[in-house]
Amino acid sequence: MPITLRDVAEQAQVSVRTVSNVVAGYTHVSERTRLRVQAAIEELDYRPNLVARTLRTGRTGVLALVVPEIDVPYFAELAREVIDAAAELGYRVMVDQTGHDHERERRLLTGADRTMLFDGVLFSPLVTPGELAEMEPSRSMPLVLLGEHDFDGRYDHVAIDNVQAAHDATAHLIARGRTRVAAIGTQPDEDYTTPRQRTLGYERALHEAGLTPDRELLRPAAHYRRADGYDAASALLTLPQPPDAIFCYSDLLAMGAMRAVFDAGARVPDDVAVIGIDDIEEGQYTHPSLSTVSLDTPFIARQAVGRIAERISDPDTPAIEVTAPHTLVERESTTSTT
Amino acid sequence: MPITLRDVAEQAQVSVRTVSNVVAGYTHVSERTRLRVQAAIEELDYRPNLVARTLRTGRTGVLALVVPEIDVPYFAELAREVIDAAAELGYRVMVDQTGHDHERERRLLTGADRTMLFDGVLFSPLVTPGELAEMEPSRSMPLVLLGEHDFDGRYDHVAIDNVQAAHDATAHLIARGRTRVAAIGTQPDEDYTTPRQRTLGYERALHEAGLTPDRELLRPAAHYRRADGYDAASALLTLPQPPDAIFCYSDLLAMGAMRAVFDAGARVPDDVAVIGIDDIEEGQYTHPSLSTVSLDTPFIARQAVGRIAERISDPDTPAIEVTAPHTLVERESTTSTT
DNA sequence: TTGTAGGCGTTATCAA
DNA sequence: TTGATAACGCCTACAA
Repeated sequence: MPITLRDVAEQAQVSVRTVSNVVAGYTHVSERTRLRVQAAIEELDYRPNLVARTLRTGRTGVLALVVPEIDVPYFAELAREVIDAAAELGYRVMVDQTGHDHERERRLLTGADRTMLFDGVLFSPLVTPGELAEMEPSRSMPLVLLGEHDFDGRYDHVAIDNVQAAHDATAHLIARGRTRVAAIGTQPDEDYTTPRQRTLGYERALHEAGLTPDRELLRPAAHYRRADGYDAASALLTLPQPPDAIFCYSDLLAMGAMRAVFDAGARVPDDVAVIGIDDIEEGQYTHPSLSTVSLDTPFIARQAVGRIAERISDPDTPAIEVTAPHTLVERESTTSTT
Repeated sequence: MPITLRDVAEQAQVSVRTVSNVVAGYTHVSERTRLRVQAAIEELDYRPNLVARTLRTGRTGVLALVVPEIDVPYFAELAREVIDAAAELGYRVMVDQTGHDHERERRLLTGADRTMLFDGVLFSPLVTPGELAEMEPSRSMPLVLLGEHDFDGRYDHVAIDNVQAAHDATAHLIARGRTRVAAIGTQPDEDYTTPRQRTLGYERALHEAGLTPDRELLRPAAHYRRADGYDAASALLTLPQPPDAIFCYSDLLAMGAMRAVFDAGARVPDDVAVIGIDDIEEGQYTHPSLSTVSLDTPFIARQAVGRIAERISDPDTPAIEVTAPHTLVERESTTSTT
């Protein structure tokens, strides 16, 4: 039996309308009644029922953050920033995992779950956009894409320049004197724009340096987890002509790759240099520490949340594309020192 | 203008009551009308409004998972399992970060935010329970504690045996021939039960081995992050008599400690053995890989979610205490091999 | 088996 | 400035 507006109204000898006004802080209420209402609220320990408010106003104050796996450090760090940024704007965040389940991703996007539970969706697909391209951007559910950058302007997105980032990472390896540069993280499915863009940047850097891409050195990774990097790197190291450097499409892949190098009896960076993308905290503490392309995750989160808030208040605002900055961070995994 | 029950009823030429019955799947509905209703639902693409349903039934189908920081790998892995376990029971999960903000933790617990947004709370405090002890377990908000184990039976909790786990880790170091065993992770505030219990287990293992605890070797860690482990271990290594082993109260602390050992020009495990608690995935890939006490996180998550579901359906069910199993996992950081 | 009506707790409209 | 009252969309007695 929770306390309702009516209870407070009765206690304060006013109408519900007046209490509602006091709670909202909005309209003009005489100081005298206001104080009386406040007292009643305190005394009864009244808390507004958000669900009822939502039913009435159509707004829940909740955003959904959809990621493939929350325990992938990059997504966890992103979630942290998103939750904080959302809190500043008065939103709470619901985290959904799609777990590489395309059907689930699609359902979340088409709004099969859009049952008025949240006001907007921040979607960080590892993948999928192919499906998105065919979807009608439903005005009823504000959506901002994170990390994808290959659309036709019908959706908001916030992402880095993937081609440039991959280029920078590869060029860094080449500048350190490496000539057989491998890459881990391609996807068989051409729909996945992020890996495709990164491969593009990788190949562009090779060309600029006059190096010939070797098909053998381009490796897929089913997911972007440590085990995938481990497996791919292990395979690379058994080649007749193994690579002297590996560019991984995520830091987590790089963690697996580094371990694979050790297990093969080689050294990082002396025998094989390794670089990743994301700049997760883990990379500062590994031995050797991991060179990487750093994404400005707080910036991305703040932009995305700000964007969705704007779209919520004005659904017809035109879609925009925000490019987040990235910087190359050189650490031990690409710097021969010892 | 979303589709409502009434729209469907009109389209199918039946009453809302009948449509509701079909949606719920419950009551007896003639096959003929049922099909007609189904068709109408499909055609109009009707989705029940969860908010309205909630207002009526008092249930949201949402659980809150409260953790200090979602980007601490252990909490991220826990969140993953909780989200999955909750989904199996038809619940969605809202992740809240307290960020070491005691006031915020307290507000969440006292239910200042208990505005009917979720049906229950899974609370994994890094800390606090002191406050909890004084609180009235509010029957209005089902609560399950994760990782804490020191209460008087008024709350459900799911946790490992912290004393035993710490004892096992310490005993393992001693069994490997170490005699100056340090510990990182104590808290100045005695209210924090988990660190206190772990210190207890640590000291017990020392005593059993006939070793005298050295106050110098017992180090606090403000939070349980890599940087804290790094700082504490660095300080330990400058002692006149540095330790030959370090037991860290979390794997993340251990990651920082290992890095500190390297930066001090020493080796793990040859000069200093390191062991943690949690068994996060990261520890399998570091170099050297990290020995640890493995928690059965999927078990913990499933127990917790099951428990909260039970308490939601019967608020008066007596509080129980679930002890999750733990196992020692020996890896390279405590095994001299090379 | 199905229809009608009332209420969950808010906010918003319309008077007063 | 404040009061009464109608929605918001759903579920569920109570009837039929």
